[in-house]
Formats: sequence, C-alpha cells, structure tokens
Amino acid sequence: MFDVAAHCGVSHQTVSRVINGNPNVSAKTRAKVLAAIDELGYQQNLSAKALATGRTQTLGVLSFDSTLYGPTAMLHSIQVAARDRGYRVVLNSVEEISNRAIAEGINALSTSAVDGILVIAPRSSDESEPLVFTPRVPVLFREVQNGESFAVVDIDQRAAARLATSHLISLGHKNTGHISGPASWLTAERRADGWRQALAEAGLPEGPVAEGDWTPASGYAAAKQLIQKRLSGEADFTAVFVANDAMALGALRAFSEAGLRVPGQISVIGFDDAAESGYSMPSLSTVRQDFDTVGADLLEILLHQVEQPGSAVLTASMLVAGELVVRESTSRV
Amino acid sequence: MFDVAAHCGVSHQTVSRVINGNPNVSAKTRAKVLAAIDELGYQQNLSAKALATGRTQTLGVLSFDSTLYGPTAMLHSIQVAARDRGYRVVLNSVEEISNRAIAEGINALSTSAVDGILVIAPRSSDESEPLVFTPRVPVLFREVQNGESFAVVDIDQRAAARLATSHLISLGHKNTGHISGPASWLTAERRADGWRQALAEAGLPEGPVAEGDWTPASGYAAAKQLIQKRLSGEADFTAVFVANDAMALGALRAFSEAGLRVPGQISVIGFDDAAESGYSMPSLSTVRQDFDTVGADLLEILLHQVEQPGSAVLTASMLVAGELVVRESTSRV
DNA sequence: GTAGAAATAGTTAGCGCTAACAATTGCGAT
DNA sequence: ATCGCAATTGTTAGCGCTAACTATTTCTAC
Repeated sequence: MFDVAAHCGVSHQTVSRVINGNPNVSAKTRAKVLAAIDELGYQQNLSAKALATGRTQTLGVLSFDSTLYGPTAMLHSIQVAARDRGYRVVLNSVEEISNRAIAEGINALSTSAVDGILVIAPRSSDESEPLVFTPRVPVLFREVQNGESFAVVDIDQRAAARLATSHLISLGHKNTGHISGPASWLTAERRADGWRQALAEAGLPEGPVAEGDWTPASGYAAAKQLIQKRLSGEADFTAVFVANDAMALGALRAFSEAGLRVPGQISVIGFDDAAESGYSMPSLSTVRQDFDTVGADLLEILLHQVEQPGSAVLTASMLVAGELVVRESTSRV
Repeated sequence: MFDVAAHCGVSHQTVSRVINGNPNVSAKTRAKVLAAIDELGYQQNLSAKALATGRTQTLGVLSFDSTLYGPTAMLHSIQVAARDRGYRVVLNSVEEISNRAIAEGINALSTSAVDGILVIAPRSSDESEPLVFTPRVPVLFREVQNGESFAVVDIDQRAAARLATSHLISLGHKNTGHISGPASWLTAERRADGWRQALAEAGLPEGPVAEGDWTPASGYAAAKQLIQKRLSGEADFTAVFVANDAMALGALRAFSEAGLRVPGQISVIGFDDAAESGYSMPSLSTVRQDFDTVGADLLEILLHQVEQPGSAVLTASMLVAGELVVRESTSRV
C-alpha cells in the first residue's frame, strides 16, 4: 500500500480511502491511485485489514462430513447466499453427530477469524449432554434440540413428514410403515414423529418401522426387514414413508425383488426430492425441501446479528414448509 | 494475550511460546500459562498471527456452483484431507464454466488471506481465451486444458471412459452410442474422447451421440433422442456409454418407457458409481472414481509447494485410474 | 566457589492496515 | 484581496501477534 502511495505521490491513507470507496477523494486522485494499483498489481492484505477493523467479511459454516443430499444441498445454498452478500465462507465439518463434536467445531471456527458462525450440521437426538460453547461471535443454528433457545431456521421436518404420511392416508392406506434415518439424528426422530402424529390424528395404528442410515443400501436392507415381517405375518402394510429419497430408491428395488408391485401393492413416498427421484421406476412421490430459502433466511438472520451487534437476538424459529410432490410410487389402495 | 500474561505474571512472549508449543518454556510456567488461558477463555487472534507470520493455515478451494455428484464429492474429499493436515478451507465457487470465471475466482481467493489455492472447478473445453491470473500463492489445478503447464492430479477421464467402452465392446457390442455431458466441459469432451478412442482401437464405427447436462432429466431426454434415431432408422445401437450415472438413470427410464429392455436389448454403462447406482432397476454398471485419492494427492502436492516454497514445482501430471464396476445394466449382445 | 554454557524469560520492533485527528487546499462570498 | 467553510489529503497511533534480539536464571564442570 505504501508502494502504491509512493508510486503516485499520495499518502497511504488516500490509497486506503480509494480502496474502501470513501467518497472524500477527488476524481483525479482516485484515477491516479487506481492506475497505480493496477500497474503494481497491488492486492489488499486481508489479515491486516481484519486486524485493524476487527471484521473479516468471513462466515464460518459448520457442516457434516458426508456426501448426503441434504447437507451438501444446504451447504451449496448457504455458500451462494453468502457470496451474494459479499461474505467469504470458511468451511469446517464434524465427523460425528454429537453435541461434543459440534461444540468443538464451533470453537475451531471461532478462532478462524470469522464474523459469525452458521451451524448446518445435523444435530444429535441425544439430549443428555447439553451443547456448551463460548461464542465470541454470533452463532446461528439450522436445527436445535428441544429446550435449546438458539435462533433457528429450518424445514419443518415434523410437518413435512406429516404431509407425506397424510398423502398416503388420503389414498386410503390404513397400514403405513416407516423406514427411518439413524435414531441418533434429530432429523430422523422428527420425521418419524411427523409420521406418528399423522397416523394418530387419523386414528390409524403405527405400521412396522425399520431403521436405515440414509444410503440406498440401507434403504434396501430396511425394506427387506419390513418384507420379512410381512411374510412372517408379524406386521402388514400397504404403504411406506421413507425418511429420504436415497433410501426410498433402495426400498423400491427390495420391493421389486420380492415381487411386490409399487404402487400396485405397496405405495412408497420419500423425502428430499433429489434429482434422481423423478426418474426411478416407478418415479418417486416425495416431499421437496426448499434449501435455498432456508439458506437465504439463515444468512439474513446471522448477518443481521453480525452487522447490528446490539440488536435483539431473534429466538423465534422460522420454519419453512415442505412441498408434496406426487409421482408414480403412491396410489389408492 | 497481554491479559493472560499479566494474569500469571509472565511476558506476553512467554504466552505466545506456550501457545505455539515452543520447547524453551519450563513445565511450571507452561502449566501456569495454560491455566490462565483456560480461566480467561483466551483465544488467539488469527488475523494478528497471520499478519505477523505471513501464513494463515488456510487454503482456498475454488469449486463449482452445483449439487452435482462429482464436484460435491471432490470438495468433500479435499475438505477432509485439509483438516487432517491442519488447514482451514475457504470456499469459493464459480457459477459458470469458463477461463474468465476461474481467473476471477482465483483472484477473489488470493485476496482472502490463503496460503495456497486448489482449483477443483471443472474446466471449460473452450481453449480460445487462455487462463491468465497472477498468483501470489501456489495454485494447483485438478484439471488443465491442453497446453497448460500447471500441475495436475485427476482421474484419467479418457482412460476411464475407454475402460467403460471396452467393457461394452468385450461383451460383443458392435454399435455403441454415447450420451455426453455438456460440450462446454472439458471433462465431457475427454470422456467422449475415450469412448471414441476405444471404438477406433477396436475398429468399430461411432454410434449416435446425444448431449445432456449431467442431470437425470437431461439423460432421459438424450436417451429419447437416441431412441428416435433408432426408430427412424438413422442410427442403430445395442449399447450406450453415458457420461455420468445421474444421466444414465434417466436414460434407463427412457429405454424402459420405449419398451427397450436393459440389458436385454440395450446395454447401458454409466460413470461415477454414485450411491444410487447399485439400486436402480436394473442396477447400473459404471466406472468408479476415487475422489479421496485425488483429493489427498492434490493436497499433498499443494502443501508441498506451500511449505517448501523454493522447491521445484511439480508439473508432471498424476492420473488416477478409474475402476470398472459391472452390474446388471450391461450384458452380452 | 566460580566460570561458562545452556535453558528460560523479557524487550523491542514491525507485520499492513484503518480510525481519529490534524493539516492543507480550493472556492465562493464579502 | 481576504475570510470562512467545505472538500480533500496527510499524520499518528495502534489492532494482536511473532521474530530477533537481549537479559536473566539455572545447571554443570572444574
């Protein structure tokens, strides 16, 4: 910066003013400085700026170590939203779904010179050890455990699961099973909850449940378990709500291999509306999650706290509704 | 840091030494300082450290704006590898596949206080405008255009595509079509190239080609085009090499709707080995890409340049082979 | 007991930038 | 021509840290 200043005979402060768009610089000087910057290929040192201002124009995002559809789609939305708002993104991810891992991840990010932290990593259903961390910057969660009072913006998982289940019920299904995500995930728990609620509201019994790990392979295995229960007479069902599309795709194959026609004998509905879901055979009915809206809202709220530090922290939760997408895999009984 | 020093009656430099693991501190002093740090909840200011040392322990990753399997899997691998090596990751992504966008992305990252930059964004097949940027830090590419002399580590796209095509040829297919990725992607071009090479080596003619955009929807549409050509007698084929699994899934549906049995009448092979591919009906033969190896190798080379700045820049390209995964969608003629 | 080396701790300067204030310039009104 | 005010530009200090040096203590060998 001093080089640039020397090169065109002004003070370093004037250069700083030009770079930061300060209006109190004459057009002539500005042009001169700009030319010198260009000529010398000068680039601002962000560390020094951060040290002087205490702001880094960088947000930390704590995500989850996986290539699952949900987390990656969420990350992508956030990143685009952050860039639109002029913020950089530092990425960190947890390997494990637990409060301890999340607290560690937040701490790691908070030493990373960020102005705020967004936690989009899935939360654990284990609420025995509370999440404790000492935030130096605003922290915003996409998902919170019951009883936590952090601000949240998320898809309304429970309501969306109820929507899917109600769709099955409206088609006349009296016996609906569920293939859930891992019990350790809060999201899995909430989707299972929504399924249970919808059945209870309709006065219907809960069908058989099997647990998967979100992968197609696990959905395939879980569906086989359900089929086994059916064959053994332990439990019957004519419809299944699967907690994500990837597992639903695996389940479709398991049903097909068992000679059960979908939707003829079994209706299947998934969750996510992944790109593939419209092209399976049969194509998959599902619930679409609008990650872009959630990402934009999360960022909006976090930046509000970052940019107006004094203002009240929003604790009201904003829940975005899921959207039912009906395709071929569900039909009347 | 001065607070911590005052709190336990040492100099700030001693605190700095403790934090940075300098051995010239007595065990007693170290314990005292550590206790004070803990008590005061002190956290190091990364910006100040970066300013003083000129190093940030942060790498910039330039990715591509999408939720496509390849880019997200690659990003994930890199991020894990970087964390293992003690580096933070700043994420930036291009919206468009072009040299101009990549150069802009690199420049944006290079002002972001990073020690090195990894470009995993797909490259354009348009080589008319060369990629120009002024690196202040080491930059490593996953993919380079012909004639560029930057270091590269990548899956050997051409060889992997040849592998897939040779598999079809070895099953006796004399007429193999191709559903390609967007012509603007270098990767798509190279996969198409591999397909062409394999056919040429076997002395077979090139079957019909249709272009997609990597999505299942586009694969479905492209397959319909091929089917149309078949019906009109314009071109016949008994096998198709599809440039990624997502499009292949769409193609499977298109063939099924047209009453063409896979693999009975048409063999289909994809590329990627996405999680879903083992559970489609029929399950998809494909070529697996080992992103973890590529990610780890990329990081290795970049960090070598970052940490030993004087050393020779590796320009030799390391190409990782794809692995053939044979499932149900391919069979003998 | 003492010299001398080794281990440990403290002091000073400066990384590149911005905030706050001080100094200069330009320009219209008198 | 002179004044006063606004528009510009310059000066100084300091953000929190580490590098390089200097000072002190501790230990060993004689």
